[in-house]
Amino acid sequence: MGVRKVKAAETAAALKQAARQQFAERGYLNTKITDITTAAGRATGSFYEHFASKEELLQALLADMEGQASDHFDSAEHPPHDLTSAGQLRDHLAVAWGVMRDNRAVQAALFESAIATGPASGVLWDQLAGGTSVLRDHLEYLRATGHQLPGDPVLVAAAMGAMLSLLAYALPPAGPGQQDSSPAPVYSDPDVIDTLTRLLLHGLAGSPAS
Amino acid sequence: MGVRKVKAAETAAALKQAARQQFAERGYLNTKITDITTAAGRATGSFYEHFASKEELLQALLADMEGQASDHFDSAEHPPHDLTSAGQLRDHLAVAWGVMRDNRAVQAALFESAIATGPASGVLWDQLAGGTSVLRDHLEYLRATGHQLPGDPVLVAAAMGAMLSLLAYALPPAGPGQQDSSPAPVYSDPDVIDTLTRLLLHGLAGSPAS
DNA sequence: GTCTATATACAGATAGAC
DNA sequence: GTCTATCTGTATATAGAC
Repeated sequence: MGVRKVKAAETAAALKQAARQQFAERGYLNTKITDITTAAGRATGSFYEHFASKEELLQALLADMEGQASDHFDSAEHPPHDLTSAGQLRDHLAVAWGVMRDNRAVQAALFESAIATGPASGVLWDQLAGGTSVLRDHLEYLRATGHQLPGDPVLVAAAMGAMLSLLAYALPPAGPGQQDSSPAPVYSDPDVIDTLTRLLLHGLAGSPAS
Repeated sequence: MGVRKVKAAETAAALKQAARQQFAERGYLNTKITDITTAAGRATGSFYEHFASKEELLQALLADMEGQASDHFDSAEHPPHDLTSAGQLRDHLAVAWGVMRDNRAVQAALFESAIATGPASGVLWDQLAGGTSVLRDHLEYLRATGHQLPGDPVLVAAAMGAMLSLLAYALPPAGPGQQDSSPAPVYSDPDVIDTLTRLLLHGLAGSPAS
């Protein structure tokens, strides 16, 4: 790889990094191309040498994220889970939550991008259904083994995904250190995961054993 | 009230109605002022005689909605509920779901408006917490009477609200009649309410009695 | 490839006649 | 109050020098 290409790759990486930071700070929709280039210390025109648009940049960030995520997933679980086991449900939620929080900016950007198309476009539903396809499979497995589900697996999976993704978007990150004076409470990630596990496993009525 | 004011009120109402329709069709963020005025059969400039901006129009729609909603709520339940009763939880969800679906356009617009401010603004969290304050009170009542909750009432309430509002936004309306060839499945409102009731009452593990 | 400067596009908002 | 026509601000995208 020549020197030119190396420098180009460096700029592309700088733009992507700056984009992640800006998306997290100002939100995807509010971020202008110039916000990204300025944060990356580059000129406005340079942006288009690497990405055709803000949306294409987002796709690149998504590809990066999925590249990393496959490292975690390929080695990990594939066999059918029993989501009615507290430990396994918690593990599942913890992985999903961790991915969302580790890639807050990209997740938030994808979410905002989907919302901006409006409710009638169906994009958000596709995103919700697509992001919970694994979960849906596990639920269908449960049903096939005779377990009574609360409802249609697709709907239940989507409901769980909706809860997760909107919470992950709305909750401020649990940064250890500077808790600002914002009205939003800060919950630690394990707290959130434990609460959601209990809620989704046994509901508001609580565990029959408790 | 004079004739001038009547005509003005008619135009304002026409603009609001057109806005509701456009918001539902194209989404709030994608709707331009001219989309609204055109749909209402008025000129662009007339808009500003009645509303200072699209956002102020949205506030007016919100006020209208809350005016109607108070009719339902003031006469209805105020005493503390026992959300661990299947019937009462279902009633509560049915009311919330009904309000969301009856005011789809306004709800969607508020949601989009909040999202557009970005995740760091805290607006979405405020909306989530504010919209579930009644729910939170019921949960705190449960806890005070010795019941074990899945976690902090504020967090549990927000999680439930997140599930409801994002699902209500993403799910296509269950219009009886023209089911288009869209990939999104259509669930009837009672189906959704029943499923969410079961999920939130006893979780994935299911009722101890079943 | 990167820069500065500029062009294009469009939504929001206003001016002034009726 | 409502209309047509226009102005302004701003974000995207391109042109052309280096």
